[in-house]
Amino acid sequence: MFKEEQIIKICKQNKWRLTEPRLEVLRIISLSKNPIKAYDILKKLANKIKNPKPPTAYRAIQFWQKHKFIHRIESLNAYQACSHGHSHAGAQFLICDDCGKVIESNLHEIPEILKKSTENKTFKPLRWNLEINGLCNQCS
Amino acid sequence: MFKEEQIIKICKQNKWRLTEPRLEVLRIISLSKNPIKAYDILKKLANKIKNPKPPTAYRAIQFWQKHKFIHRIESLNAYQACSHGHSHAGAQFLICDDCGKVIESNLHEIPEILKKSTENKTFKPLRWNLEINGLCNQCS
DNA sequence: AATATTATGTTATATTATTACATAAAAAAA
DNA sequence: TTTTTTTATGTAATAATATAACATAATATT
Repeated sequence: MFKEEQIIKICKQNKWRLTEPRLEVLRIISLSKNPIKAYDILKKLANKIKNPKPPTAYRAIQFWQKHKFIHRIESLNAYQACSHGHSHAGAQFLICDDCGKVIESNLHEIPEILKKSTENKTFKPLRWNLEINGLCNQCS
Repeated sequence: MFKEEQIIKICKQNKWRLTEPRLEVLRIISLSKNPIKAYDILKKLANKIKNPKPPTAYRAIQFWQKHKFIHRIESLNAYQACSHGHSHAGAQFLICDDCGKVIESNLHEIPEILKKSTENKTFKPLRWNLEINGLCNQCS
């Protein structure tokens, strides 16, 4: 979604420190076709940084998650670059059981449904994560 | 949701072997107020079974998951008894950030939305998991 | 009764993630 | 510009979550 230049700019604007491990981790995640796991990120990071340890990867992951540039696919323990701009309360993922591809979807009805539940006064939704397994059109 | 008698009956009807570790694990999960983690299940299981090991807990968890009597809350790595009958393709959870309570919700609009996406031919959803974080009415 | 299937016990280990503390870099204050 | 504070990293250790592999036991099938 985001080109590196944009990200550099956004970080500058917001005074977020764009350090080397952070940048490399974001690149690794962005370049990955499918969601990538923390220890696979770490392995790739070793090509860029001398002998990186788990906290180095996890800290960078956390940083980008916090600023909404990447998502964690909970059912896969894996991370993927955000493809819908970096500021939304919820995300929806279509996970292909066959090829493993994950499409970040834009089922914009979901927020409306959640808003309704707010009107019911039963629960105040703040953020959400919807993971849908099935078959993508390539695989079905 | 299910009383033990019912479960015993359902297992008998389906010829599912209701062994001791399975029954004890289901009891532990059912009696837990909030979602419970595998190693906490294991600890409690030690009161019932001599020195149980992780596979004993995980196998039983897997069994009940397979038959839809329990759900895994992915963002918590924890398990909770199903409260909506045991045969649905998807589930929705309202997770209170404050008290940790998880309500299995019945946002029945979700399946309809997913059906629409099928009509689009873009993705064939088979099952889904929606986890919504926020504040329950007790806590907000 | 023999055989095949399914479940458990047990050891070991894989995978995922965090704590804790020392050092370094950058930002803010003096 | 120096000092101080804050933020980030390096590193070792370990915690938390989950599975593999194989022997034995229990149950179901032939």
